[in-house]
Amino acid sequence: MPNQPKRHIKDVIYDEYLGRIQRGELTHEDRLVDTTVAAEFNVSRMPVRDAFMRLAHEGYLASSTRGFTLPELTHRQILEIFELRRLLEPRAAALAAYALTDEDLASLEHAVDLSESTIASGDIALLFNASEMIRRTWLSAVPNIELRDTILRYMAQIQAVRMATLHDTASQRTLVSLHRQMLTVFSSRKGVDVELLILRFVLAGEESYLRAHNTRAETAP
Amino acid sequence: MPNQPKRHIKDVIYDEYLGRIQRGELTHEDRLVDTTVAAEFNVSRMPVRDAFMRLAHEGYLASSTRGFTLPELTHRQILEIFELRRLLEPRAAALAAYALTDEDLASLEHAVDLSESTIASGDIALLFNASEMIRRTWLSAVPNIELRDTILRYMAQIQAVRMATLHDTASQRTLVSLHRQMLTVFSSRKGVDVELLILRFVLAGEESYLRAHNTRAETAP
DNA sequence: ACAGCATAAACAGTATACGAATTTAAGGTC
DNA sequence: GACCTTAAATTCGTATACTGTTTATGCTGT
Repeated sequence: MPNQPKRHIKDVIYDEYLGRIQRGELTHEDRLVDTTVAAEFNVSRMPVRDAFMRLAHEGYLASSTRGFTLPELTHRQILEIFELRRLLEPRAAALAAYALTDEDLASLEHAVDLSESTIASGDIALLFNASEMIRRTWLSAVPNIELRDTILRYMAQIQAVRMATLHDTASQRTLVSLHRQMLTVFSSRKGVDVELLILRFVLAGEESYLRAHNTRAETAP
Repeated sequence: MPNQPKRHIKDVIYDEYLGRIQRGELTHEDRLVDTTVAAEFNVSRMPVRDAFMRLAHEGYLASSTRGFTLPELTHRQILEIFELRRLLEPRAAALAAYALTDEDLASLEHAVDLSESTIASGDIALLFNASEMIRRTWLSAVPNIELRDTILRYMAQIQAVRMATLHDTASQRTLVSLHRQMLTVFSSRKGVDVELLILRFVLAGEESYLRAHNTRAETAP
């Protein structure tokens, strides 16, 4: 028997909405109200409330006086998260390099191929998905669980930022190029090389973000 | 008017028990049951439940089938957390060095004096408290909020480990000595020096822990 | 005495209900 | 028509009640 670990409703709802948030299926206009969601699932407010409060405490949602919404990231917070990423991700990726299975490398290669294909098609959504696949793949191989969970905690924020910066063609090309290089260094399993490349990866993301931020500041008064 | 932000019962209980956990007032034998605590506070189960579930999700408590207890940290988890600390705390402290006020430095000095006084008295509890004061002081000056909160998240675990390693006289002396050096480098406000010292501080803690761990493994079969 | 089963106690999850706070809407006054 | 007052609606926090599951207890038979 599979011995199902008795999934509670609140956990089902938590997973469901965490997925929706991480897949970017919610907009800043959405207001999540427990009674409404409870009606959709045909349950009472309580499990929904539990799930939403947990998501809010973990930073995936912001609690307001009128339902839960996506959190507004300030410029400052985004820069702070980039600093955290610079500190954690290079080392995490280096650790992952030694632990990646051939299967992982294969799915990494597939995702990188997808990423490169978007140069021709210009399919930003696909590039976004490929980027997430790559990230998920190496993150899942990080052997230090505490480190991995810490990185996962600000994953939602990262996606929001990346989505906003990928409209820039130069950023897209840089991202695709870095994806290809990541496959190379991960395959070589040289921790030092991986560490350096991931640092450059995070820095490139930061530059992209700053460029988009400044452009926006100039365009809109 | 001070415009009190309307403290909810669940937040009061959360703060109360977070404090008790962080001050080490709970043992592994304590089993926290919502109905019991609810009776003490003369409230219903719900706010207590909210508070405990939050503490559990944040890693301060472990939820079992029979009440909440302090989490058992495995050897592996402790090593993983030391790795996180090596990555985050040196940089965080360097940032704090530039932001420390004279007031902060004064209370740092006071705590370091306390720490040194325990060499003569052998008062381990006081050394523990002084250590926490020092840590709290510089952490509160870290300007990167996300970084600071990430570090705070595993603070409870750190305390449990330190408490267990401080019985070793050599470790106590090392700790006190490092405290004095920390005051010096923080006062100099040289980020690079602070970064290096805090790295050595974390490494010393790790060595202390490993020594205690191995000794215990030898003594008890 | 002890294995095995039945029963009760303890506890978490969920449901329902009520009250308080705050926003939105409506109505009235100048 | 702008502004203040008041009413209604919305939503959260808390209380109480119920249910199911897990652990402890006690009983029975051999």
